Parts: sequence; structure tokens; C-alpha cells
Amino acid sequence: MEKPQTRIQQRNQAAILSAGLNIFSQYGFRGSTLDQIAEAAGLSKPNLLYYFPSKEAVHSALLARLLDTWLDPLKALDATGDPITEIMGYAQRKLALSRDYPRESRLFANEVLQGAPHIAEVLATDLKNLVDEKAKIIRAWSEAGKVADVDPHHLIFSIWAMTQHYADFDVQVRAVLGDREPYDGAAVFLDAMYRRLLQP
Amino acid sequence: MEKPQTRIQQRNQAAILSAGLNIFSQYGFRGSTLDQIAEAAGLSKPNLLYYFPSKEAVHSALLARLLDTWLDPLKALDATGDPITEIMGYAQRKLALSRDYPRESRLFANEVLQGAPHIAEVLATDLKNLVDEKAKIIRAWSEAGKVADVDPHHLIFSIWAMTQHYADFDVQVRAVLGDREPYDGAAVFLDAMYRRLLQP
DNA sequence: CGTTGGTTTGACCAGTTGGTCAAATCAAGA
DNA sequence: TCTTGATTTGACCAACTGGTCAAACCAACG
Repeated sequence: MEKPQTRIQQRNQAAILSAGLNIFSQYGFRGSTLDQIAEAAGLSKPNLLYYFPSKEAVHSALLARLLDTWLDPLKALDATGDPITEIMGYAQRKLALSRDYPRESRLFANEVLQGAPHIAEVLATDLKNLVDEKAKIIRAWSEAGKVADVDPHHLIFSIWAMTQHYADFDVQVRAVLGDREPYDGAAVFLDAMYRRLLQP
Repeated sequence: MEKPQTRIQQRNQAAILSAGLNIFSQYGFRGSTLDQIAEAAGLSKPNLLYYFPSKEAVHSALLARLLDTWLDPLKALDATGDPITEIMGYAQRKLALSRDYPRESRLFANEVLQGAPHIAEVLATDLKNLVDEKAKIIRAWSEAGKVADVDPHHLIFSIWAMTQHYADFDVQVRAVLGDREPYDGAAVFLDAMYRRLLQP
């Protein structure tokens, strides 16, 4: 079923997705135009539409690719590992994701902010299932006295909130910090915060 | 200098701002149309433009009004109060703001996400000054051994992140929680989190 | 070299959008 | 009641937007 892609197809599709990520993450879906994306990709608009059938298609392709990357760090949380190490490792992985992929973070934020019209389904099924599963692990840990007794769902929300904040509100964070690097202090703060919170 | 406003002006300007808040917070600036806002306000588009000279003007008016409300809870942090009570009070006030004014929170999030084109100036001056001032108070508290030694700036970021997350990512939070109310658990979690973090 | 199928583009289109304007309508004080 | 200034609107416009299409172009293989 998979058509073998020519080199030109690979190059252009990659260029379009890269350009789309830049533009969509900066201006949101409706705020971005095909002309902008095409120009950023070094193509004409009709040429872009030769590779993707519509603006929505580019956006959807980006979101689909993003969701995997986004959930991976949580999937890696291991029930057999050391509880506090596992949870704090997750927080640090998620923070690294914000640092290294801020455009992806903002693309996701834009989507959810506007009511998640394209991914509401995935959030309510895949994401919910994954979180429920990991929440059960954390709950077991706290019942075994290995981590403090906190609501696992809100614990996970807090990790999302604190890490994505540095990507999504980057301009605000930098405006307030002046010329200090945000992520160094963030990593230290997160470490202290969750170490104290989780200590049973 | 202030022209005395007629009752009709007051009513219509209020209707436009209310409608603008609804639409802008849901679709972002470029995703919102004057027709949408006018219809939501119960006016025709030319009539709306009789009260505000442009789409931008409506948006700016909303942002200006919002900024005060948004900074008030932090302004209320009192150097002479009990340190832990003051900081936790701030977090709870900010959480209440997210619960009671989610549209304002999303309007602000949309703006900052897109690089804060309209309020970058305010962030780098008024906001930075306010945060620096309060950070100094917190630093003094931790040097006096009254709260734990954490970076005050990142502490404030964490409060912003965790509280606004519940408004800005509302759909995601609700998708994961199912039919449980987010804000009850959030208040409990925040209380536990900051109590443990701040304990010297 | 010629053919074939993938690639690129200029011209175009219909719908939408922010904004204008002259004319009509309305409210309230003299 | 009449007048004046505030309010409202239908018609309109230019710019932009997502998307189409036929024709041109090009790469590669026989």
C-alpha cells in the first residue's frame, strides 16, 4: 500500500512540515496562511497543495507526528523503577522536551487553547488511558508509603503545567528574568520542588 | 478631557467588550472576525466600528483591562504578613482567578503564546518590576529562615503555570479527569505542594 | 532521442474580511 | 413640536484567503 517516495517528495514534504511547524506554532491555525507556509518552505502555493491536499492536512500531519513525541516521556515511567527517581525523571524529560522542542509545545498549546478541535478524541481516549494507567502506578507507590500521598492526576498536571510553561510563555519568562537563562534555574527548581513534594 | 458617556454608549461598549472577550479568548486574535463579535454583541458590524475604530482597538481595550486584574493578586502579597500564609494565599487567589475568569486567562495565554506583540512592553517593565519587588521580599524571607531556600522567580513562575494550566488547558484537564471537578482537587493539591515546598 | 509520469507554475476563482460612507433613524433638550 | 447631534444601517470596496486547473516543465528510463 505504501507508495515508494521519490527523493523530491521526501525533501518537499519535510520542508513543508518544517515550515508549517514554524508558522502554525507562531500564529495558530487560523492566523497562518498557506502563502506564508509555502514561502517559508521555498515553494509556490499550488506546489505545496500538490503535496498536501489542504491547509488542514498539513496541520493534522504535524499534530499526529507531535502526539507520539509528546506522550513518550510519560510512557517511559516504569512501575518497577524507584518511585521518586521515576517521577522526577519524567519531569526532567518533559522539561527537556520544552527546551528542545518549543515550537511543538506551542503548536500543542494553541490547539488545546482553542478547545482541541482536532485532537479532542485522542485526549479523551489515548491520553486519558495512559494517564489513568500511570496514575494507578503512582497511587500504588503512595499506598506502599514510597511517595507522599498526593492526587496522581494533579501531580501529572503539575508536571505538564510547569514544564510547558517555559516553552509556551517563553516571552513572558524571559521578559521577567532579564538576561538570565530560564532552563537552568527551572531544572534546579523542579528538582527541589518534586523532591520535597514526593518525600513520604 | 473625559467625555460624558451616554447610557447607550456605556451599554454598547460593554456589550462589545463582553462579546470580544468571548470570541477572542476562544479563537485568538486572527481567528476572530468582526462579524462574529458584532453578532455576539447584538450589533451590526458598522455599528461596532462606530464605537471602536478597529478590531485591534477592541482587543487592546480588553488586554488593558485584563492586565490590572491579572496583577492584583501578586500586588497583594504583603511583606509584613506571615510568609507561608502570604505565598499560599497568592497561589489560591490566582487559582480562583483561573476558575472565575477562564476567558481572561485564555485571552492572555493567546497573546503571550504568539509572542506578546501587544504587551511585550508592559511585561518587560511593569510586570518585571512587580515580580522583582516581590521576589526580593521572598528572598528576604528565605534568608531569615522563614521559608525554604528556593529561587523566588521560579517559585512565582510555578504558581502562574499551575494555576493558569487549569484555565488554559481546560479541555485537556477535563478529558483526562472524566467527570471529576478539576478545581476541587487542584486547590487541595496546590495547598499540599506549596506547604511542603516552602517549609523551611 | 522520445516518451512517460512526476513536478511546477501562472492565472484564476469564489468566499471572506476589515473597514468606509452616505443616508436614514432615533433620542432628547429647547 | 422642532432641531440637533448621536446612533444605526445597507451597500459597497479592496485586499486577502484557500483552493483549482490547464498548461508547461523536467527527470529518468527504455
